[in-house]
Amino acid sequence: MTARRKTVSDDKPLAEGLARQLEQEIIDGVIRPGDELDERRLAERFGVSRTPIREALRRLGVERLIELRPRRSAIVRSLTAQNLAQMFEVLSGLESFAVECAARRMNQQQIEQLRSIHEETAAIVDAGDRNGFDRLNFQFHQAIYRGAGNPYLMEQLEGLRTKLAPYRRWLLRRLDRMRQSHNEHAMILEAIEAGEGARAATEMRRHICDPDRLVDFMMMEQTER
Amino acid sequence: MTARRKTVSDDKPLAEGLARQLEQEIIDGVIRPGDELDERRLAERFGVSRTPIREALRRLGVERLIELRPRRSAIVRSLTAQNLAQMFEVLSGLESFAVECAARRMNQQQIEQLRSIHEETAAIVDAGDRNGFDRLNFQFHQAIYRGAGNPYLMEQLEGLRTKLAPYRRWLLRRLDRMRQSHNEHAMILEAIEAGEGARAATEMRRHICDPDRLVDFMMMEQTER
DNA sequence: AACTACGGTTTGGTATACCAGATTTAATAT
DNA sequence: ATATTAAATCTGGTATACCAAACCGTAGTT
Repeated sequence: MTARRKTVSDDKPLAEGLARQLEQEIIDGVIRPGDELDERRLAERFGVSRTPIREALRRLGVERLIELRPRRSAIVRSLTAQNLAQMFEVLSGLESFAVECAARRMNQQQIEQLRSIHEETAAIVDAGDRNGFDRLNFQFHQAIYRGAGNPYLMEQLEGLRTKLAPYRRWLLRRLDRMRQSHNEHAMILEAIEAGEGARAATEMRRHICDPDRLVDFMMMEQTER
Repeated sequence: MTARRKTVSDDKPLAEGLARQLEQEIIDGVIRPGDELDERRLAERFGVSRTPIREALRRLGVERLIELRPRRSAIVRSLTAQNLAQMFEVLSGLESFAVECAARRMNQQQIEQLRSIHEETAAIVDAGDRNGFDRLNFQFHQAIYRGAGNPYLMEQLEGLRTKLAPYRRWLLRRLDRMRQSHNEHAMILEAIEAGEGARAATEMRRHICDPDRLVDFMMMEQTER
């Protein structure tokens, strides 16, 4: 029934694409917090069956974007400024822990690689290349994850970062934080090179963002609308 | 086909139970790392259809117990001592972060509640009541999660703790750590009452377990078999 | 004998049908 | 008129059937 959109042979699980699309709509506010996500309606809307829709909803549930209730429709979670700030706070906790591990465990070669990423970034900042900055920024953090020598920690961090990426990009653009971010990276790198894990952790926590200030900022945004 | 085991009206999603059962078998080594998990075979074995089996496998995938490969059977991940130690290390990172937040944010009433849980534990330890200790131990940590004032952090911690619970119980039993654990709780509580977040965090990290010593211990276990 | 090509088998991905819990609505009794 | 309950309906949970991709084995060619 209902024409298959693409021969069904997309090479990638259908559910993943559906999840991303729904995620985008939730973030964009097309689907609002509290809205019910009826499996049949969604299936009809996307021209697929309920099975991949259920899959997609489970994924969004894991990502805490929606709430799955037994025998009830799933509903979109309210993503308030506070909620978001809490997620960033957890990210800052994990990142600072990672950098603390990294400062203790990175070898000389890894530290040099981190430094080279950092120095490469300098030119990008001067040029005001936002996309380039995003890319190198990610590399800088990822080099630290690797340096922490804990693959599970790395997975958790990458997952959380991916989840928060859209919001972070939005924040960074609004704040035009490129230069400051680069300076903060310098402090972190310096602490790592000195082998001072605790200082690196503190700097990282500050870097990911002061949660209190974040809440203030986002609330302003909310009322501004 | 195949007789329904219990009228199907268990009030709880079938998949959850299946996931727990498979999890236990993986932990117990009945299903070994590298083994393929065929959906049809599992469905037949448990007397259910493939649908809840798939659900269960997804859950185990999220928990990193198995690896889901597109168009291939899922296989059991190798859960080495190092892997486990890495997860415990992440737990220690999150716990110490939580207790640091809690030390800054708990109000007087919350601190008193934490202390009362701690003091109630003392009698249990003297009596050598392991189950009672497990329960109060969980309450102690949960009171700290709540005190951290970050529901998202609490969710993450409870999830990770649930995942690691079987291993932790096993470790605690083997090590007979009840009394030492209680003493460590005392140190943490003291730091919280003094409002010294950093010290509380350090103590917590030590409490969850020294990852290096954990690896040593578990490797001994492995060769002992 | 070794390599390639083809066909069958296995197995995950998707669609559809049915069941049971939950909600809503309407009818009946007080 | 209100409250209580029963029937209809909505919706998620489960079962089954079909499709296509990946794997495996065999046969045919060089």
